[in-house]
Amino acid sequence: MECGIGGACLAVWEEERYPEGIKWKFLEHKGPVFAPPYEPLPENVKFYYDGKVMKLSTKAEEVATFFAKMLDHEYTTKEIFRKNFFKDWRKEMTSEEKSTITNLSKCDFTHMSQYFKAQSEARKQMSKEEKQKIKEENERLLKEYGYCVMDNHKERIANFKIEPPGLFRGRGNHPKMGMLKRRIMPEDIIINCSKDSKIPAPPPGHKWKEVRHDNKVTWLVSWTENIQGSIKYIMLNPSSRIKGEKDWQKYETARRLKKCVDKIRNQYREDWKSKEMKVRQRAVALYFIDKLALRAGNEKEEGETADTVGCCSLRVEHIKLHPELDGQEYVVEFDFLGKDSIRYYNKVPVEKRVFKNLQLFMENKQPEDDLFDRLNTSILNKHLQDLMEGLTAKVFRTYNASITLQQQLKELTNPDDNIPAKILSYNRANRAVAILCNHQRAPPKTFEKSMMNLQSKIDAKKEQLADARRELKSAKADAKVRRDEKSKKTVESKKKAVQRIEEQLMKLEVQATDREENKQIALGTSKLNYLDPRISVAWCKKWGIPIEKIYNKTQREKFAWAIDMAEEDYEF
DNA sequence: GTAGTAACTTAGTATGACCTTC
DNA sequence: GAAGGTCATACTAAGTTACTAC
Repeated sequence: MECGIGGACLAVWEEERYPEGIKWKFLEHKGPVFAPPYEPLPENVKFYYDGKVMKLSTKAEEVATFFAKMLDHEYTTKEIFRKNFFKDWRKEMTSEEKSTITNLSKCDFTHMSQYFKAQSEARKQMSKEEKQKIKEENERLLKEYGYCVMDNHKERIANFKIEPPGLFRGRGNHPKMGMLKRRIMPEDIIINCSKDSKIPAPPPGHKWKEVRHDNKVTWLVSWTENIQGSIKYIMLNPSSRIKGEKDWQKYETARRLKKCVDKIRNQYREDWKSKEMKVRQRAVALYFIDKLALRAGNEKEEGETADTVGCCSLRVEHIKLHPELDGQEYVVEFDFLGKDSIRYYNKVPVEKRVFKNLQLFMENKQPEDDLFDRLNTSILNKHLQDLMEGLTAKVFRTYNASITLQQQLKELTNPDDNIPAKILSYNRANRAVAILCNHQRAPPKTFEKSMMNLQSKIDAKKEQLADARRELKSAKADAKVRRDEKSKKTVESKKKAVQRIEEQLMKLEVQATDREENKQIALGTSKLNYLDPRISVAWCKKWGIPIEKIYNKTQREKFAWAIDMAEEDYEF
């Protein structure tokens, strides 16, 4: 690229073109795709109440099918889920239904559930042609509604389909689980596009809630969801210019933090000694955010969401102080539920001053009291803004994730390794980041089995290797006796065979290690959201690793800017 | 400071396409 | 061609941040 930092050129050009928060000049799209209308159950699929067949009204039946489809799920056994579901279901019933159906436990959805299972089974058993037909229909939909024109580019839309109605499945212990997520109608929809574009037509007989032309935002379509009352949006794909640029900007901000992080660290260390309680709390919280990559931790309305916390919203009950633990001094034991109700558990030795401060913050408090009672994310972010323009709590997560990847790659990559071994090193570096950011996953259901399969493959390969080695040995012995060209050649080919099998075996063993270490760790989130892709691109270039080994097709599309931009000497 | 709203990023999981193996 | 495993993708919930009005 002629200007070294290609993206910077683009941004300058961008800034010139779009002053003060203008996101686009032209935006045209086809509007959203609505969920298919409800298809009533066939007559022979029955619902039973209190042991007796009962024909439900269409509206009540639709909501009943949502429950029936989830019958095998643990959710439907939870009291809150059942209570919320039943309450919302009753709202959809006719008055007769309402007076008959008074107890969820007397409802028998099993026949309906069996019907849906049979349906999904039938879907799996469909012929190639039928599947092809569905595929083509999806492609047609994508072609028609999946793209928009933003300025001079045709861009892929991320989620052009409106979320279908169903039962709300919150994560963790969510007080609203089981509530009815209502069907979204054109009358709920706000369309955003440019004035001079072809405005999408609502479905026949319907109207949009509103059509607006706001080029200070990036969304195409929005509606208000009925569970939390929050707004949902249709936006562009990560491969789009508008998302890519924002992503690039994010990493540039993190790189600016790199330049002043030492100063900031010195500053908060000083602040641990401050006379002001607020300043001390801010400094300790920032230390956690920096050292442990914790999230900011906004306050949440009680009873509206699952009880989860981040740094600023930590409560006394979430930490334990150990003046000494397992031979280490001043250990803080964290145990709390973070985003998505993922548990954060960690024992961390901290500096004495931090420890003493924590003791102070916890004095005379109840377990359910805020640890940082003088602090919230707004105060913290205002302070960060003063330290560096554009600095917020989450920049630390990005910074620490990316710098960790870079440093781990340096440390772990062995120049003499072959490609699979180098990729293992990459994954290990990625894993270090995922552990830092606490990106967990449920172990895959098939994990044990797939490990066993892999192991038996390894065993088979080992036997094969032993055989090949025996053959090589006898070929060598043979060649020694015969001393002719043909037997020499045989030795050579046997040697090659041994080498080939050795390589295959190693590849399998590496795969097994990688998989085992990854059992409960999710690499995708950090790869997609926290790791400056230019680090990975540079690493691939440096070691001759094909980029496809690190990024799949979608990821390559998302990171096209970085693949284009980064050379092998790129430094985060 | 507080509370509420809007916009946008980050997150784990369910689903289904695809590939391999028998 | 069925079965089984793996991987990518779709989905949508759950965060963060900025901003506004009191």
